[in-house]
Amino acid sequence: MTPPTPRDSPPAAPKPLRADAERTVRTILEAAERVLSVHPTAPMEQIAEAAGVARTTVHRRFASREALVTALSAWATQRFHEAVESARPDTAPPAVALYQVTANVLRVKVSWRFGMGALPTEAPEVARVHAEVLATCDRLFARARDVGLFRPDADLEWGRRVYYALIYEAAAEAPDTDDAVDALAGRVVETLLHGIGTAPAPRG
Amino acid sequence: MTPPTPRDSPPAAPKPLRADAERTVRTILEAAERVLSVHPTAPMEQIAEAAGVARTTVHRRFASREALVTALSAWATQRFHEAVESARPDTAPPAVALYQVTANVLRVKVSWRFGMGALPTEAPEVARVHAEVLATCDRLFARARDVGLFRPDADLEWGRRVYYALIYEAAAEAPDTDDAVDALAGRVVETLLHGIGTAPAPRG
DNA sequence: AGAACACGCATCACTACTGTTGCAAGTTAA
DNA sequence: TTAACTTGCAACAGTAGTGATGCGTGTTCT
Repeated sequence: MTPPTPRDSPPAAPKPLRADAERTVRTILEAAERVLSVHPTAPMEQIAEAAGVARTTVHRRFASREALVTALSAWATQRFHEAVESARPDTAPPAVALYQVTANVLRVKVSWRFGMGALPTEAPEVARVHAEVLATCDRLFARARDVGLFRPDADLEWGRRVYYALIYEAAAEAPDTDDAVDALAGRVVETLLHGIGTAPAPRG
Repeated sequence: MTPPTPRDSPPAAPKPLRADAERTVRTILEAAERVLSVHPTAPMEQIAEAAGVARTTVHRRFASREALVTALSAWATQRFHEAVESARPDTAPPAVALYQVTANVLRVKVSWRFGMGALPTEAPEVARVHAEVLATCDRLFARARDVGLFRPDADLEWGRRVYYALIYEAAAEAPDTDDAVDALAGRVVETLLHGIGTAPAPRG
């Protein structure tokens, strides 16, 4: 009954786009990031304009506004995942991994402010990756505690939340050079570990 | 020329509202806070429904959506200001003031999540109060550094940003009892001062 | 070269939200 | 009690954003 489609993947193969169409999709996503990071509710028209395409083209590539936002989130989330994994968070020494993850993630957060928006998208794929990264973070924190980097009685969930908050705050500075990112990452890790106060009274 | 209005304040006296109208205004503001803290772009209809009034009544009391949001921000900002000032941030010992301010502000942030939204409203009055509180925070931090609570070389601006971020994060827990608020405030201050790491190697 | 695809443009239909008005019925305050 | 005020209701106008369609022209791929 079904036409003899050669090697069709399981349910629905979304068709390969032509080269120029693929380029347009990327252009739109980048424009969307730029526009939405400033005006999260900006109309599609504005995104199309920023991308240098007609509004109808945006609708051709993304069925709805929601679809566009979801695609953008998915794209940014992918970068996020790569940023974390490339720091070898499960194998590198905790102090090194902590710093490396921070710097990598900062770069992504700055470039994909909207796509990375703390909004936990309901798209299952995006949620999955975020949960995965979160678990990785927890493992890294547990190792950090085990090697004596964190206090033995540290509340790791609170620690993770603080860490996320510090990264978010640091990303607000939008560092534009690698040196600036590195300095900022150092500051984040330093603050996470020791705060901004003087050392507590030596424990007898 | 002007009618003989007894004791009129300078430019425009906005007329005292009748008792029931005043009550309605408060009811609407509270409902708006509840609704908008969950759905920041919820339509006026939804706010009216939550307040138990007709949509037209909301429009009667607040000329536009923007006016409502501004009024809500102003209201919350007032509470914010009181929360900070009542902790005597300029006179109490820094350690005490820091803790007291944190606890007070946490209570306000939890109750007025939307009104306190980090959105720096363009309303001059709101902006003024926020700037004032920020200056107070900076003074408190300077005192904290001078008494040796903060490191002498601490970057106070970064410190303030970290402090704000920690409060924001803590408020996300929405503590519902005074004990919970106090515990959370303690945790925020402790983290601000010492992070979650072990003490750095004793300086020789 | 030619078929398939992609884009811009003009146009339309549809929906959701905003803001207004007039009036009848209820509430407040003197 | 009575005059002024407030509310709900119903109806309306206006706007902005979304999403779809058809066609002529340009682009890609084979």
